[in-house]
Amino acid sequence: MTVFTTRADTIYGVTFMVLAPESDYVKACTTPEQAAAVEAYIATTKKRTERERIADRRVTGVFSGSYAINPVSGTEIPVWISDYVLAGYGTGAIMAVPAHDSRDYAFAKHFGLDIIPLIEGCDVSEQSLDAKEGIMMNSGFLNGLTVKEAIAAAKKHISEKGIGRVKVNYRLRDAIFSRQRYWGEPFPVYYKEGLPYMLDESRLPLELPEVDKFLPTEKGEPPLGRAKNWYYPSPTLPKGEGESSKIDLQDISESQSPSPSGRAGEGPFPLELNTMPGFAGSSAYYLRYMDPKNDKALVSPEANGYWRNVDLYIGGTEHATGHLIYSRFWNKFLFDLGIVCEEEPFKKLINQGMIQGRSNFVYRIKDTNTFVSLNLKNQYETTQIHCDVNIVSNDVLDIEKFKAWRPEFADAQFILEYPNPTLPKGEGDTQYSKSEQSQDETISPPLEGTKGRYICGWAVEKMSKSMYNVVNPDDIVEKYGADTLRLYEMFLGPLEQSKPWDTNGIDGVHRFLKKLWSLFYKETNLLISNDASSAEELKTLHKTIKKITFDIENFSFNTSVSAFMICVNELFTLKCSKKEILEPLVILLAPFAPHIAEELYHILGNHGTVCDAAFPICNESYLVESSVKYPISFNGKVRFMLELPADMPKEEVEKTAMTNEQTIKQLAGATPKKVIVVPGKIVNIVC
RNA sequence: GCCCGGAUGGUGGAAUGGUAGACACGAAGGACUUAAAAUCCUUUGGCUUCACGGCUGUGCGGGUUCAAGUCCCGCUUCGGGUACCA
Repeated sequence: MTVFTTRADTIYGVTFMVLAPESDYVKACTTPEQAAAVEAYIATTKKRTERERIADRRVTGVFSGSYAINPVSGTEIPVWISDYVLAGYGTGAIMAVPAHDSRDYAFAKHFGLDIIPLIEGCDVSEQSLDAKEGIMMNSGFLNGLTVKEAIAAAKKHISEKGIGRVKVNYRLRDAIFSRQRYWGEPFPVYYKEGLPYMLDESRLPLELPEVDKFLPTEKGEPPLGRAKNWYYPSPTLPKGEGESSKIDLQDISESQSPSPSGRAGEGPFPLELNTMPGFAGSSAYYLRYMDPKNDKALVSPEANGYWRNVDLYIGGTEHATGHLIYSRFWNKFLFDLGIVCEEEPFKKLINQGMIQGRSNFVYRIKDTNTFVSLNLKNQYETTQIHCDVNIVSNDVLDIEKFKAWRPEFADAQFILEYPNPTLPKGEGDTQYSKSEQSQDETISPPLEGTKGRYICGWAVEKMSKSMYNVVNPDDIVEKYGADTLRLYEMFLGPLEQSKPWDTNGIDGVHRFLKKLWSLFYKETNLLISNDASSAEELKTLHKTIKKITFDIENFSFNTSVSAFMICVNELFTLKCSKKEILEPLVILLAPFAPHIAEELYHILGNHGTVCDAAFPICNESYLVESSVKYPISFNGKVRFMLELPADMPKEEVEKTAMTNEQTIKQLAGATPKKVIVVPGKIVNIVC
């Protein structure tokens, strides 16, 4: 019997074998005494679908009556039959190592089979140790090796002795590469006697046919089932011939999809009715963009050699698993054919974080149409129901809107918070925080004035229509404008982090834009002047240019927004309304807040769009400091600051610091063991 | 289980091994106002001190270093992805 394992190192821990009920070996292994039990077991497993078998984790199985010999250890082990082993994977038979596989462990515990621990110091009295780490024991020639070493040693041993062979097993991801809809590239596939064949290259491109409606057919076929001429005349005919013979698809095949039959002989043959997903076209568009007017090839070698591949791909995680897989596959395929010059389509990938939703729940008492407020729900048996967040404010439900929301709630009854809610003592005067909340069910903040109101529960979940937690950015745009929304999304935190949508704090970025505006206008009076800038103003501007340039290169947009705020705060304090300063600032801001930047750019007297303006370049000479504030630290703890000339040599800094009276006071007569001076940074005195 | 991320104030977060908490929100106090909104000013990690100041502090335990949120080793825990795939 052949088994497949990724843990050859655990061979000495094998205490039994398990066959899938469908395995061909079942018959051979079943002894006459066990025949009735085995037959009964297989009969019950047959009734269950694979989905049920996967979903139901009850341990079931039956002993076959036979024993096998472990080829490495030479021990005799019983052969069992159980549906936790899948016939479709590996050989449909496994070597069971209960000490180090949780499924085998559950099985062994249930049927009282031996469990031999193989890792030094591990405890398998409660559960198996599945992790691939530790030092081997009870394992013959593998004893004393780490798991990693043991896997390699076991593989070597098995190959050399001819007991087994080493093989890399690939698993194919389910392609789900078709859609039952109209819009999408049609597959160049026809069916002959139920089997799919590719169209001859001369017949390409295959274009979408005309249909009367973009709807499924009455028989439930995809929309292409409505096309009149959707067939392939004959694989042997060149393009153009046979096309005129209008044959209704329905005549060709009674049932095309999902299992198109097609006829034998010379055709005509039905074409595939599904179309390709969005991934298909988008898997090569970046190549097409390089040479969009080329009607001879996907892309010319010259254009491809110039543009090569995409510098940056920003997309969500769903793209990483969907689109990118196809895109990379197509590109590698085209690379192998010599059509493209780069093996990879994208140089860099960034998965932006997801803006999650904050859902609200109402609690319906079972078998009634009565809803109970959050803090009272534990007194009843309730069902948690998602409720539209747009009819909830601060977790307080608008009951009238709720009744109007869906017809079945029109007559709903409500049990509200008691006039004097009996909250646990102390709960009303502490701030609630997310960390204190349990995951799926949360206690509402004990708001003042919840008495007599309906309070909803909440949770952070993926934003989705089905959870009624979708917030519309239009409301934010309406209230604050698109620039504020854009800046705020950046300001929330690092690009790659997910976080719940929470508008607390949006006022901050909005105030920033208003403050920027106030540098240009006092009420309706334009303040802009052409005066020369001070060194301080130039320093503020140029350190901002430096920071923004750096941040853009590093996709650190949240710190960019902070830098803009610092800049505007400083200019505000300096009362700076000089064109020489504000114009570069506005250009710098344009990628972050394009609308206001465009307007301010014009107010400064420019024509054309700010997008065409040259991006400002930092002039380091404005940033040079004449003095440095040295933190003077003792054993790493900063005690005071000392301002010294920036160009003061290291020895001089040390001398000045050591003779300073505060240093003498700190040392209190002790002699320092060591003094570290990092020029321009810090002084540390070890004592 | 495996893979990938995190863990820093009341909150979102900042910090090329060199002053932890930038910038914002919130909160408290004040100015302007008949009032409110808007705006402006001040304070704001914790403990302690009349004050100067001191102590403490970046999930936990070790280590490297003159110096660690940051580097190394070992954990805890949360989130995301994936899986009865042996």
